[in-house]
Amino acid sequence: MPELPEVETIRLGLQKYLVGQRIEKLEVRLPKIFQGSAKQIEGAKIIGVRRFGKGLVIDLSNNYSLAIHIKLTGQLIYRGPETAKVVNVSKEKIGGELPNKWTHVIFKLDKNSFLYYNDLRQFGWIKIVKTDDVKNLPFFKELGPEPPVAASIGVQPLTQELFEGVIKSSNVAIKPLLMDQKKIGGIGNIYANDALFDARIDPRRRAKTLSDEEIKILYDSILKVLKLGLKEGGATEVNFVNALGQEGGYQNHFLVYGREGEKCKRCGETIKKIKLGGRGSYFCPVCQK
DNA sequence: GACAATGTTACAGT
DNA sequence: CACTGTAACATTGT
Repeated sequence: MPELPEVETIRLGLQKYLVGQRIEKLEVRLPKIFQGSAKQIEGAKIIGVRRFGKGLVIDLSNNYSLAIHIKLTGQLIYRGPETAKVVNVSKEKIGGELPNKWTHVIFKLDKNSFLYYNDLRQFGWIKIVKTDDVKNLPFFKELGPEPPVAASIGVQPLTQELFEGVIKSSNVAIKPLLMDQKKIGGIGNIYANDALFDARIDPRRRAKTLSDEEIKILYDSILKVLKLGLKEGGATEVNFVNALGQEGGYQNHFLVYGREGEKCKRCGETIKKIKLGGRGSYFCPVCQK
């Protein structure tokens, strides 16, 4: 779920509500997911929110930044006077009132506002680093170019030509390759499955066996599914919510992801599920060649 | 109780 | 060294 469209959805919300606010107080309830100390950020003002693939960076006025990765189940939820009347908040997904037992970090902001970091499985992390050093963190340093579907800042765009180079130089199965963040930034299991279905390509094909034509089609399919994901505000399957705690809508548009045993939307064949690179992979054995 | 789950990442093996 | 595949991380739900 938290792939490029989901993280961008969160970023847009944070950008809207956080910029201009001052961090008054930091409360870390689960130290193992947090790196840094309160004195580095307390008193600083939030000046922007950037996204690099599935990574988020909250920039502060004192040349420090909060680098964040929400991994599988992290949530960043804003609460302030202007959000009092927000509707459609998913109480179920955020665990009821905030903070709760899944709230591991609390940022107290201006005028009685709060930013809560929730994380069911505790795989995510938040690191305070000098803004200039964000790009040296392992995840950010090794991140590949990302599909140009959002106004992202600081990441190299994945052009058709770069994509072709990535595909042709790899002997890995195409699906795990699409999800390799070092090669391409931002694509995870949901959009990898759906893009391959849209392009009619078998997820098990070795990348370098794709024809020029197939590579072009796949490139367009990737942009297409990511754009729909963005338009729908992300996919909420297990845990994803936006910066206000609301669910996304892309789960209602899944092409093959999570549809094992259901009928192919194109030919009616039964959708199969296999493991590829340790991850569930869904495809139509008839349509996808 | 066994198993699977969206994402990285450490590590063992080739 | 580069590349590849697998298990691990913690928790919840089936």
